[in-house]
Amino acid sequence: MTHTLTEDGLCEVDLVDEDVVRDAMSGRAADQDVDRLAETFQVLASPTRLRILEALAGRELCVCDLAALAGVSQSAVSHHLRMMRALRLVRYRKESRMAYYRLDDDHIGVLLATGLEHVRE
Amino acid sequence: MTHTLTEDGLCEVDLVDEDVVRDAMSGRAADQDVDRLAETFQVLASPTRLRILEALAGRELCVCDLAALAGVSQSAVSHHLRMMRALRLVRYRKESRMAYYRLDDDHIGVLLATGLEHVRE
DNA sequence: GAAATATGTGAGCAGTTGTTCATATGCTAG
DNA sequence: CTAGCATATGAACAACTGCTCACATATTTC
Repeated sequence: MTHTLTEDGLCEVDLVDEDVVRDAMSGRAADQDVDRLAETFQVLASPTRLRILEALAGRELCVCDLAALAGVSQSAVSHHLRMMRALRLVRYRKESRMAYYRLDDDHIGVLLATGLEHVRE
Repeated sequence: MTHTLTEDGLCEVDLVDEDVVRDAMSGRAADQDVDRLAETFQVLASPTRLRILEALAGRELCVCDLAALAGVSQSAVSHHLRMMRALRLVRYRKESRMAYYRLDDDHIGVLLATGLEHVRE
């Protein structure tokens, strides 16, 4: 069975506006934003990358330290960081041959903290 | 090159405590929590599921309405809902043969809103 | 310049995901 | 009881992910 919005009758949609979150994400988000949001959550959906981000909470770290802290190879970390850079989860500064990474903005910390609260409750 | 934490010397880790987020996620999270957090983000990492959650912001909806709003088959929605139930992103109430779904708690709305803010900035 | 170090990247393979199709369950109406 | 509708679920297949290996790039040191 394939319902569509314009189809008649059964199981019809009735709108009820009464929310708090509805303000922050009012109406229907643009496809482009939803796709990008999905990509962002996809990047967050890896224990290794979460360990990297956790390690970066509140400080800068170089790639090889991140490899040690996350417990994976330098190559793997570099791939992960590339991906996280692309979605602006982290940014970095280059100092001679070292690259120092940090969280890109406050949203990242909020996402991690909120997510952790949820899984712990 | 395979660095480990206990290995000597180059590129050593030095801890610097100075943060805000560090409070919310202080120290190193348990493996179990990180794994579950990754699973949670994984479930959020799908445009279809995000559309479902968006549709549920501030109201209850039945499965076939969700199918219509998300633009996929009833079967697909049902699979997605099962997954989202498992991670407590949504919960539902059964009324006769209908199942009415809603967001499970406030964290979900915060995650969506924060994520959207991030991708839009 | 040559060797060493820190990081970045392409290819490739094993494991996972999202959808559809078919079918099952459970409730309701006649 | 039988037909019909709302929802749930198992199987299966194409598409995607995460890791490692091999190698490239860039910077420092000697």
